[in-house]
Amino acid sequence: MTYHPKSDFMHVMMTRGYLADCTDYQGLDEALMSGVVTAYIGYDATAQSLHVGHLLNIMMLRWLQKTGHRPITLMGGGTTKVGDPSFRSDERPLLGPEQIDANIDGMKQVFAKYLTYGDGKSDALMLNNAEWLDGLNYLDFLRDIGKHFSVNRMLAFESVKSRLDREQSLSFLEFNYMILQAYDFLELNRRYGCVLQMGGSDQWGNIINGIDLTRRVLDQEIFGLTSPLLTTSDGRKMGKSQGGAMWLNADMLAPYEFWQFWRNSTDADVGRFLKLYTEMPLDECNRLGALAGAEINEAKIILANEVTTLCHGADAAAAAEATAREVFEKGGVGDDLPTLELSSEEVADGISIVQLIVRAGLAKSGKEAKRLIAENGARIDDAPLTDAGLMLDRAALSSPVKLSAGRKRHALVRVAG
RNA sequence: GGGGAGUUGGCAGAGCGGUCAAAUGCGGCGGACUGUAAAUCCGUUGGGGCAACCCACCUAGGUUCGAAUCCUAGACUCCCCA
Repeated sequence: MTYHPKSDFMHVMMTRGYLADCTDYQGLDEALMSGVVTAYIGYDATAQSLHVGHLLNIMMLRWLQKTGHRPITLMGGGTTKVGDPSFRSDERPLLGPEQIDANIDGMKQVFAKYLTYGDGKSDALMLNNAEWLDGLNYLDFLRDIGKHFSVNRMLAFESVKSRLDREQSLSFLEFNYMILQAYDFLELNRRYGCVLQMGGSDQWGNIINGIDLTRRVLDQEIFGLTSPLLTTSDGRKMGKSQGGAMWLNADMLAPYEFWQFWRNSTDADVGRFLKLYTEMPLDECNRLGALAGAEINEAKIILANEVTTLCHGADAAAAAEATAREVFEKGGVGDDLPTLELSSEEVADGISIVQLIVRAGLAKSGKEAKRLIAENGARIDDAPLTDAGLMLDRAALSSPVKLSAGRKRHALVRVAG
């Protein structure tokens, strides 16, 4: 299937590695050639922030806009009340409406950095499917929409089938998710002329359902396009690292740590990540990704700078780089390191080093902090820490102190005032 | 409504009266080697506390010198039948 696309958007998707599958390459390509195409990606409001795993799709929307088309970011205010069962082994806990709204607010902040919203032809739209899902009347919905779905067929979708095969129960509530998502696509087509849904390849089944439904109800031919589910080249899921999710909101993950995440990419991923997560020219991505040995470290820094600039701005990227150079190349201290601020009352009676390590985020529990010390992994101002019972008083903290866990993780502790 | 199975550490999954904080694997963390890489090797890995020590195998009681393991009640999950 070596289709040669004529449209800019398809060309970018194919050459930069965003494309896993498409329902109709030629049809979509032609639609993109003949005018402004409106496309959407849906986001479930299951967390307070988007994370690196979402970034791929956000970049797709950004390219869509750059190539002259109109992106829609659809918040799943309604569908999140149901929960997407696709390829999940267990049911997610149901979220309450307040939580969902709060999550949507958190997620919206990020989109504005990548997309231009407004009323122009290719300005992005921010929508929430609660708008049409919340008010649905059950019987009407069953008669108008439900009649188009075959349970036999729904059961055959891989996303559902795998769950049933493993004898894991699937509640009726979750089973309805794909119908609601299909309905979203139909509504978006009706209201905004949206003709393309994009998503990760785990969304293939859901997307197909929307296309079928729209064909049956409106007799409209629309398209679906999926991106590969990314794993790092050592086989881990994208976006999980050091145990925690790589959030895109600055208040949940400091830009410095975001920068570090990219800086620590595996060699084999660098070229691919440059293509997917930055807008650098392809040749340059290939050249940088092909650097061998220690040289590729410079490419990793470029990658970190580019991605951080998009997400947090050029200043944040520069600050992160400066701190990283200071800390790793000179063994010093940078302003951008994660910092724990203590009030003077807190240190009045002294504070244990174990507490400091935990509160600075270098260990998850006191036990872990002690273990770190016992394993000679902890340092204070670069001096090895040997005494887990060490107490620090106000004098010891009169100037900021650098704590380190292992070679890579550092934090500052200072007393306010 | 009836019958059965289950609930163990971040996850998977052993254990079925003492030697169990609990095998093993994954994941995590630290170290060596390097390039803030990968692979490999070594170590470590429930929680609270400065400590002594305390809490811990769904919850609440109980039996025992002694319980993750036995009994009773409850909560939740799954399967089969109606």
